[in-house]
Amino acid sequence: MGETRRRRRDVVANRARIIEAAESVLREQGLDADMRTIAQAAGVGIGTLYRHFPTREDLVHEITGVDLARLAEQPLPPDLPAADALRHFFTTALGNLAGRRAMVDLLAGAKPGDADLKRCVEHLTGVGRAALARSEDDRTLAADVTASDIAYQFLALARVVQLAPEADIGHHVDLVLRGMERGRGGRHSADVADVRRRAGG
Amino acid sequence: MGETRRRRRDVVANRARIIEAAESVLREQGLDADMRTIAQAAGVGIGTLYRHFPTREDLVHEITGVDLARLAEQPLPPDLPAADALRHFFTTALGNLAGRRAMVDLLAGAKPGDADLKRCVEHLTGVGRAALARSEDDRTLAADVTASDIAYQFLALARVVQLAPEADIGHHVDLVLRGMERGRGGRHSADVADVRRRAGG
DNA sequence: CACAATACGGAACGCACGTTCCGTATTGGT
DNA sequence: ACCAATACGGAACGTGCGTTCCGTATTGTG
Repeated sequence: MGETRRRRRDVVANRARIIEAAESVLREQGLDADMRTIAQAAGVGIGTLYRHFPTREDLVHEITGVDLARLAEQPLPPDLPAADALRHFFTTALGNLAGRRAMVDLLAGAKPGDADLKRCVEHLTGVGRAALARSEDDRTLAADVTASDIAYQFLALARVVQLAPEADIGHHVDLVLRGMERGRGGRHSADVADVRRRAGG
Repeated sequence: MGETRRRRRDVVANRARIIEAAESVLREQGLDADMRTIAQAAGVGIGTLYRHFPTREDLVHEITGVDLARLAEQPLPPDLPAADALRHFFTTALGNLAGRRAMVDLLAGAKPGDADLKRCVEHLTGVGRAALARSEDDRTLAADVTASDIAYQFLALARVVQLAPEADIGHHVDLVLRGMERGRGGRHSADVADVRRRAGG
């Protein structure tokens, strides 16, 4: 196993430009953007794109993988009751989705078998377990909530992000969290004026 | 105006068979089933299919339209508090979705611009309005819930139907409804044994 | 600078689908 | 039974998109 040449400069440059272009195009056009569009945005031939990422899936992984990791690596904020920490996580994570069409497509639109989706569910279930563990102490979450409940409710909210006006998202998070909180204290973070503002739909 | 021949028998027969086949294929394969597959299932040439339904959309409308109508025409059960009526509606409507891949695809997967999806949102918002009207009297729904909240939460649950194990659906409906109910009475319809049964996620 | 190794661009290919077209078969009316 | 009206089947067409291929350009090395 012998000598090896240094990697050509244009190769690394092109790879970077492709990734950058893919990030932006996928963010704006969603998960099923045309490969040719991405190549063009990168100022690169379609052949070059495919040498770097032999298949569409490879490229999509490269991009969404980063966002996905960010989703899970930054877990529950400490020093907060389980319910509030979970609310914070939901709000932040869903807020980061604004404008990221590819991620929204992935979370809200991926078909049941999809490998990326499974990764998401795993990550989210992990977050759910963490929240439940914390609730062992402070008991702020209802007794019948499971870790996978939390994962699926998050994905359900991702669908809401995809469909509902952005201004309503926080309210929907509230609704869902209210459902998972322990029966008591009716902490309604939206007041009546807020409701008025959000029109009568 | 002039004379008109009687419609040929094979025409009406074929139309019926196409609809029947489309129902079954769409139910099993989802919204993006191949037209050729449907034609074959109907024992009919692809040309015949297209004479009856000039475009894929026409055929899909014919099929999902019925299910959609059923979704909205059978509204809130009377003689029940708003919250319970809504729970009943959610449970029934989502239960009817089991195995109907086309409808699940439509509700859980349709892209934001989709015309069918808009029809759904309208129908569901109507149901939401009805529930809120009833809540004017019994006050079983939280004050900050709007009609469109109800619509989107329903669609969010449709996504859950698509992803989560069927056994968990009822539980998710409970969670969501708990969030929309007026603060008080912690009516948790799932008991601890139930939670155990649904595994730890 | 010369030369081999390596990349590049983008035309071309393959495939899956929706849709159209037309020669042939079936049907209703007489 | 005969004929015109009407449908039928399915080959063929158009399009869009992922992917492959190869002649040409660029780059690292000596």
